[in-house]
Amino acid sequence: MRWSQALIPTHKEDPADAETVSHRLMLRAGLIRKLTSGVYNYLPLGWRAIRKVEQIVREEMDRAGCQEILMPIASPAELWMETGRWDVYGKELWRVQDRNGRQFVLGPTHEEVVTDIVRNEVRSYRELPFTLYQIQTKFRDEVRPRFGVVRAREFIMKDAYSFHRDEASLDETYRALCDAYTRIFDRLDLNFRAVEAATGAIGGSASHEFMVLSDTGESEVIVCECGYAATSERAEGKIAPPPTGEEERPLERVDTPGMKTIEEVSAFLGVEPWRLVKTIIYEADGRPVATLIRGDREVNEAKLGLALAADIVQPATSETIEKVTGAPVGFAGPVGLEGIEIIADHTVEPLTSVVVGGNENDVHLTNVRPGRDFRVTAFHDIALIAKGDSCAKCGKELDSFRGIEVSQAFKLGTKYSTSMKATFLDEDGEAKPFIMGCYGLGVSRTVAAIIEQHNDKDGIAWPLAAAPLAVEVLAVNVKSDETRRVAEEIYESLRAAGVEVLYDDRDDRPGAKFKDADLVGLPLRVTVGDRGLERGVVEVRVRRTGEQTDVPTDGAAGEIQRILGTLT
RNA sequence: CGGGGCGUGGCGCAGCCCGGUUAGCGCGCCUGCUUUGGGAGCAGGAAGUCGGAGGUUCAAAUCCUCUCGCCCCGACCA
Repeated sequence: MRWSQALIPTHKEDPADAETVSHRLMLRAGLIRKLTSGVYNYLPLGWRAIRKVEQIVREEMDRAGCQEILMPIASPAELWMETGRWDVYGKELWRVQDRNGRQFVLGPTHEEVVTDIVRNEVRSYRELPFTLYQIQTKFRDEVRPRFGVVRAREFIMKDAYSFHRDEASLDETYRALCDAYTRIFDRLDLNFRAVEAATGAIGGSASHEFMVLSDTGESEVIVCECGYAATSERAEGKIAPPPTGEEERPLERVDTPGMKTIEEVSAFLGVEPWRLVKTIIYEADGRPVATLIRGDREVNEAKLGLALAADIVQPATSETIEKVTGAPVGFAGPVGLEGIEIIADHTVEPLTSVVVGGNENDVHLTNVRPGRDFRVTAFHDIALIAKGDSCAKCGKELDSFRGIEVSQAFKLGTKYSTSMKATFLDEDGEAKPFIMGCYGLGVSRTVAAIIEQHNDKDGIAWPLAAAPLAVEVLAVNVKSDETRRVAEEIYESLRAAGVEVLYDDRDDRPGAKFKDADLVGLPLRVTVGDRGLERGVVEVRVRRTGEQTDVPTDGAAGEIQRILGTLT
């Protein structure tokens, strides 16, 4: 690839609307361009990186015995109605109509479609187990696209689906695919961690996510030195109880003008946040529910959903809150709250004197005694576990880190096969629903994650496995005949040897070309210029270490390949 | 969806409050000369319906209304 003829539009300055390192660098190095919010063009270098990752994914999936297929992007709404996800998936489901007004879905994932294939084609337990996968563009109409391709509305995903006659078989494939993921991310030189995860809208019993460690990651992972690791939504732990046993005092009504948040109220009244009890109104599958939790803690909506056996749990709208509590948002409280379930977290149980909202504008209640002043419908564990709590497994203090979720594996069980009546005949002659697993891996997101972990102040520093090309040959001054002759020769020799080379043959200032080379960040840079040629050498520089060696011009291509072989 | 902010040559921005000549600046781009090992210098040049629509006014980038787009913070997920 000759730079002078390639579309590699680099930028000297940072784009204004990019926040994270990977997003900035992908734009600056000319990998991607935004078409519209959350939708990107992949330019030559970006697309090459995507294909590198895809290839590794493909190799490892194939090695694990999976079969690649390709399903349509658009699928008919009826399929999604069968499983109920037409409603449950919500606004994220990207819906389109054909000319006749028939509704379609642009696939965010393909459980429905793959299950439809299998129910039509597979009859017998003798054909099980097997795993199908595809690498394809997916659509999710995200509420808030951000961080470039990390959270895009259109993105590239590898999705795999396994079909089994029993749990044991599912377990085996599940483990094999988690191993495949480990190999993939190892090969991509990522610092990652497999963690236990909650099962979201996709459903199912067990789940793991693979997290690439990054401070800009959107996910929080709770970890313990005993080896326990889980997403914060999933994490189990023990929350230290506060001191209790205050003297019993009569309930008191206090004016708290405009004090809506825990911080405001606790600062205003001069009490610790844990002495407050937050009342948060949720809507669980449409019905309002009040939740109580200690003021210094957050509600875990996944746990709340489990406790209520609800598919969709979301914070209530302000209209609902006002209707339920009779007060504007910010002043909800459990005292005198009628006609609604009140679910309290266990953290509330030992408290003896707390501050709560007064269900009246600008009013809170103090010296409130749970049991005396209000009742709850039930206590549940609905608190989000955080760094500093103790591990449910070993009791040690939990730590946390942030990560980018690059893949997730689910044991789906029969959730989809049952609702879609996808069955096979088992040995005993009985029709049984397929037991399924599904395994997603965000390809475009993984490229961003790689950049997030492999960069420095000058730009991207690609690991060889994901690099768009392996080597950049940089001609310092193309007006010098000797420089051009040697650079061309090395370029052609490397290409002939099957090495992917970017040849910077642009008639530009050396400084600009060096800056671009660092920005684009190919693993090896071969500098061809008068300074080296006078001594009969070209300079080979490793992007990630800065290590530089002089290589004799004669036979340079061979030596460059040798050095390439030492890189990861 | 709630909160905050921004739309002005390809990119980054100023101008807007307090309407008033040819709408500026840096980078980039084109031409020429000089220059050539870490984003060059000089000279010349091209490029903007000031996001869109409506309104106020003698006059609108600037004021008003509506609208579209984009970004950031929170709830969702590969």
